[in-house]
Amino acid sequence: MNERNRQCRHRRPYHHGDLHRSLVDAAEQLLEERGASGVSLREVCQCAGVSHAAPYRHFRDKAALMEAVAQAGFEQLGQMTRSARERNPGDPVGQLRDAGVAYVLWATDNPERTRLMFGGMMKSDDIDESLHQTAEAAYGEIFQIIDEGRSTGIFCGPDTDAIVLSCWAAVHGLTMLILGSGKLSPGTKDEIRSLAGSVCDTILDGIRAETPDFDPV
Amino acid sequence: MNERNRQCRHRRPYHHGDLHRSLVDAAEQLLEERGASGVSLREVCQCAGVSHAAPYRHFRDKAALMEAVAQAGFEQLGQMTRSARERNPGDPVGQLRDAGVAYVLWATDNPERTRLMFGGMMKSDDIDESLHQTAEAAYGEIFQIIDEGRSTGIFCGPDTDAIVLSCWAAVHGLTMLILGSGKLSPGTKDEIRSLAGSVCDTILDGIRAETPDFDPV
DNA sequence: CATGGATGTTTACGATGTCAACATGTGTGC
DNA sequence: GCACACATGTTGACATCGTAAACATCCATG
Repeated sequence: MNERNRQCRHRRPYHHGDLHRSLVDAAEQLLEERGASGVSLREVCQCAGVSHAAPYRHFRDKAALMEAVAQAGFEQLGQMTRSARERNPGDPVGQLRDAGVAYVLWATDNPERTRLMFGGMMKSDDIDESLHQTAEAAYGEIFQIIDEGRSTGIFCGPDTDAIVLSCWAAVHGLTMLILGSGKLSPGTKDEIRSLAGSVCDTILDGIRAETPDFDPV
Repeated sequence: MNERNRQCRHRRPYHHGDLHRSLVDAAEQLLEERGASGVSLREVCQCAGVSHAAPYRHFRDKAALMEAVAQAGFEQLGQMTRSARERNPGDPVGQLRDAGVAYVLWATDNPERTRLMFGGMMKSDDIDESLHQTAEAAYGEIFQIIDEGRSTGIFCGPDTDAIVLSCWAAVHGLTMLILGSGKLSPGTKDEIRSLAGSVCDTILDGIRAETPDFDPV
């Protein structure tokens, strides 16, 4: 009909290729650039090079798109914990400390995504089931660390779940406090690493079986 | 001109009385009912009985209104900590545990407000200075508790700030995890109280000076 | 090569946040 | 006591947003 859409001729797949992925990527990028309230579906479309109603072939909602972004975040976060375990085989204390620090570092590297994941701008009603599963998988990783430590007598305490909760809560709480305070601790990576380590150590002091004269480095 | 606005004749203060307050109240209520993404300025206006542009005489932005709501939340939260101190004079351990539990209870009672306060749907740039001050005041409360405990030898550790951070992080993290999991722990007040207590105890185990054979109840 | 289903586009609509122009009631200086 | 200036609230308008329906395009399958 007209030639305005000729574009570069080469590289212009019939429909788009993989919009689903492109949309999630674009949304992720816009999210980190402008914050959650600055993400408009229409601009995401523009970034992905499609028209403003295209997403509705792939996502029920704008919320569903953001949910997908959040889920990708949970997967990355879970992966960090898994890596920490592999880096410290047979050493629950090391695993836990390493995982905690990695958690905080990832979150402060991706502040807006973290806020999206936990800040709960998603009404809990419309959270996809798979998101819950992904989140619980992350919990499971920590559970296994603690469980291993308890079975070898390194950690003490009556209830594994209670310990897991304390650990996760401390690390997650530190994260949220760092993010929440805006620039209060703009911190270099090293500062954050040291803060996170210190919080982890405090927790570890609380759950480690009494082994006097053992000082953690 | 017409009589449609006659209303009840009595009780219809010239302008409105105290819109600022009414708007914050209405926003608070809508926030808890519908979640952050369900709050529209126009509906807040409707609840407060004014027209849709009235808020701009009192708030720069919709964001500024929400900021005011958040600030009110921080003040309430700080008050809870202060009360906990007064309830347990001379007993830092009790103060800390009490404050922690109160924190979690308040937050789970006001989930959406808590998410607003920490979830960061407010770009950190436009956060009012007084909000920061209020938040730091809350931090100061905990700092004083720890400091008192350290000076009387009840708590140990090299750095008060590090301890404060661990405590706050753990409690705050537990809170966010409870809120985040949606209905995962819908928990009665008692369940939440017990969870919070358990996390607080773990932390206290970590920071309390070694006093073997003392078991906390 | 025709057909159907998946994917992307256009057009349209109501709701929203914000602004400018206007209206109204209140307190203050004479 | 009264007019005026200011604070506060209202009306109307606008751009933008999320969403839906109708339409167009392109791939795969017979």
